[in-house]
Amino acid sequence: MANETNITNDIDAVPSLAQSKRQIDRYELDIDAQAVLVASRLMAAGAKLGHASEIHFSRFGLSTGRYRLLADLEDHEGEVLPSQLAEHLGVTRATVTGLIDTLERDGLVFRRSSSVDGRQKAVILTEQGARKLRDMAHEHFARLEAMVGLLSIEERSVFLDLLGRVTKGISALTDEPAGSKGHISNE
Amino acid sequence: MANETNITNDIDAVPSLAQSKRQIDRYELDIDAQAVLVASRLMAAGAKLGHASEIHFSRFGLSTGRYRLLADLEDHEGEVLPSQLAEHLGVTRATVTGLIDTLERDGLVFRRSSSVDGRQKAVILTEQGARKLRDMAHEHFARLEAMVGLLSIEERSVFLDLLGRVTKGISALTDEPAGSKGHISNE
DNA sequence: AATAAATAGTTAGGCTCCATACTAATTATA
DNA sequence: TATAATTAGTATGGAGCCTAACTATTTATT
Repeated sequence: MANETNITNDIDAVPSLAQSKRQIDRYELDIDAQAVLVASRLMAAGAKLGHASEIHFSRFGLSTGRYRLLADLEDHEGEVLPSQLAEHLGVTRATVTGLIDTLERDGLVFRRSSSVDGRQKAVILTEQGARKLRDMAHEHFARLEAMVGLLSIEERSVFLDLLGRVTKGISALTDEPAGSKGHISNE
Repeated sequence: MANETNITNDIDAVPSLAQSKRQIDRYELDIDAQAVLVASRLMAAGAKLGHASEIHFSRFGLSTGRYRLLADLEDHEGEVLPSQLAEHLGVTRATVTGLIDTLERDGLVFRRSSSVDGRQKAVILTEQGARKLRDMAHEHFARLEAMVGLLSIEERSVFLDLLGRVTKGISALTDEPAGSKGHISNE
């Protein structure tokens, strides 16, 4: 083990409040350091979770995207159009094509041309694909539950509410060049 | 605009509570559907934020990783070793090498061999790199602040606390084949 | 001193996802 | 009907990050 890098740092280490403060003070900005900290921490958490998720699903020979596609199929009687999958998963159709390619190669889904619309190709969950979901269900959901195990039921509700609002705010990063002040244009 | 895909779905649409419930009920698992929902929503939020972040930084000719590297340099007198950068940013040394390559090509940083240790190559922030940070500071931090603008000061504190605990729980996804319960082994 | 082990940084190749541009099929318009 | 515009799915090339393996240098061991 000569080649080991400790990536999984403690959350406290990632972006500290002191660091956020220094950045803001340096330019004498009228910005709430805690707001910046929340944004930074969420980014760090998102990256960490994304990575952990890939490790988790790779145990079952899947990736995050491929699992989500299978789960969406299962939730829709095992048959969905690629464009619908793209919408459900929140990814592009091009990405869906790639996911299906791999899943089809592994025998978990297959494509079937539509008889009503020659452009469409329905994606079908195979028996093997359904079995894969069945086999991994227990461990998968147990791990998800354990992930939020440090939160009480009430705290989970609060977290869900706050996360939802922050998620709405993400558009502040991508909106057009921002008028002037950081005032939110919700009423 | 014949080729437009609406990726930025509303958060409510991504994984619904009903969908989580159906998944759990299908296999009659003893799992809290809300816990699964929290985990799923956080994953979705993380992915969305990561994407938005890249769009945000691309306005300044940077990526998320390259910005974070520059900011870390600025926070350490403009000179840090690559291995330290990797640790601060929570990425591998290989990734840092790639980030530096691009930043050096753009004239925002440069490498300088160490005199005390021939293996080390310090990364130095150039004047141009410092100017880049200065020029983007106002808009960057204003957008970050706006992102959490839907939360009150108190709510931000709560969110930070809850997010921190969930982040700790992420290891539940990557830990060894799960002993039994999701008890965390911190003291 | 000579050899082995560890460390710093890099390279090579992989994965996930995206934006863009393309082909084939359908629908609207004239 | 003939043409144009739209739609479904796909190919291509890129960005970001990873793991694993490699080179050069330093430190530890003998």
